[in-house]
Amino acid sequence: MAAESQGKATVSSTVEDYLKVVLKIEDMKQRASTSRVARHLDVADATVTDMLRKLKKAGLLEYKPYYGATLTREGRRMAVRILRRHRLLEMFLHQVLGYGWEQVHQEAERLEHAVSDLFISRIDALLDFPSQDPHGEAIPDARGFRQVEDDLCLAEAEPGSYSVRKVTNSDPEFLAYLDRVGLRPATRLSLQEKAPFQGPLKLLPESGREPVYLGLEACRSIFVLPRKDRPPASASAPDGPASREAGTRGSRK
Amino acid sequence: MAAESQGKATVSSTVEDYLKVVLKIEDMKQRASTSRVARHLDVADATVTDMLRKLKKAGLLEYKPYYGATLTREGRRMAVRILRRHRLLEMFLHQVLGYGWEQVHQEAERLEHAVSDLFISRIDALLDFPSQDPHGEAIPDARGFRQVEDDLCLAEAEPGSYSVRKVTNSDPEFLAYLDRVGLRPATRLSLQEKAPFQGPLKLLPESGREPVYLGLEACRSIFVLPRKDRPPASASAPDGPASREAGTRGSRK
DNA sequence: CCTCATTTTTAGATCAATCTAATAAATATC
DNA sequence: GATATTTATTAGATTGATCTAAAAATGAGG
Repeated sequence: MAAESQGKATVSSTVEDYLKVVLKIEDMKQRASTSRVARHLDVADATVTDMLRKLKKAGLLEYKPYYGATLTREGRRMAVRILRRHRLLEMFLHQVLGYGWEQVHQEAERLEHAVSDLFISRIDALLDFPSQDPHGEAIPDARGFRQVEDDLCLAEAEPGSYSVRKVTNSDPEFLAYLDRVGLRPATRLSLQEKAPFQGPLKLLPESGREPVYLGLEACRSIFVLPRKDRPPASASAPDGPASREAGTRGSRK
Repeated sequence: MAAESQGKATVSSTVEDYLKVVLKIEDMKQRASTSRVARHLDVADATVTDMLRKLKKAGLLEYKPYYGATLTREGRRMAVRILRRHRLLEMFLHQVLGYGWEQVHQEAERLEHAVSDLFISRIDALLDFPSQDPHGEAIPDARGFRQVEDDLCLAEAEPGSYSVRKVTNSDPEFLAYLDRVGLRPATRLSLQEKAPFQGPLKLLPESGREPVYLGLEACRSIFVLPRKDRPPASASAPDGPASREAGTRGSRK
């Protein structure tokens, strides 16, 4: 009796990982082909073929041989649930246990499969129902509703004033680098120029006076919001105390 | 390079469970026979035979066919490490996330295999390096040293004044019951009489004015410390406000 | 010290998740 | 549109953890 509505089928953490990856690929508006899924999970293609057939049988996704997979309503529900857990856990690790934003992903990756619903609802409350994780990604709510993302990829942006909305890359080295040059969610910056031929972008983060040259590929994982264009400021930045430090301290050994 | 001394061999969570059980059995001064291990883990005897041979090969325990297993130094080290994780996690769930003491075990059972060393050291610090878990069990320190337990099983105690030291039973129903009748770690009580022929014990917890009759079997999982024998008090107990409530609230759904 | 009940091990399978190598389908190129 | 390249599937194995059923060792009672 009691709550927990329908669909309480419990799946292995491996299955959860497959669903998560298919969701991620669909979110990127790509086709969840066998090989793409395999690359994301770092397993052999053959393994994915088998698994997709199994998941189709379980009703978690559609699967057309030689084409790929599409989540069903139920599969999507499960995938979003994991996404929510992952991001809430990241926020918890960052805010409560003082993890750096480059450290949270790996730990959450394991915990998302292990914690109970009670755990999730407790940390949700403890964090006062956050809507974003430490990378700026939206946290789906308890019913599985997802905030619409209205941001813009830095790689496609024109020169102007922006603030960092989210960083969709979990490589610790990369995140540590961004941190070092003062690029974090909510950081304000001006994009000063884009070198031609896939060249780097010249950025000026508000927190540093040095411009940062960032390769186009790296810019693909940075998403920004435009700001009303206050003139790009002639290298003035009255240096606020390196702002947004909170929660990032005490991390690296 | 860097720390982490020797023995960084990583084992499956299944192996961790086997080691934990063997440690538990050895702690109870019993022989870790195949069938005893199987009962604790709720698997078939044959499965345990296989696994013990495998663990022997891995150098984690000694195994004599038809006799049973004994942890090696390395196996014990690993088992104590899990024990520490388990108990720290329980304390964390209780203190930080407001879990009831009857709820912590099940969650910790999964988390102990999933969290990183960093997670453990962070919660250890956050909790200010606790020495006991919510059931009153000692938490081994980071080096694997275990506090000597100088308590006494209530089932073997003579009438007199005691305080509850620990409860070595993780059945939520049972713990919820103890909670209801006011028996928790640190609860002071007087053991008033022991009925003969394996009969129940008559207890008076300080927090309630009603005596509690507890079966002998149940008493085997309660351990107490003697107190200087203030006369058993003629049903007086000036009722402190149901004391030791903290941390137990907001638990049951 | 022989027999029987209990405990343990062996034998043979299963299941989930993975792999490699071989084959087949889809797509791209000329 | 015929061929070459890429992508996907099939086939066959492996590994870890588990099971059941049958066989063997231990130890208790006479």
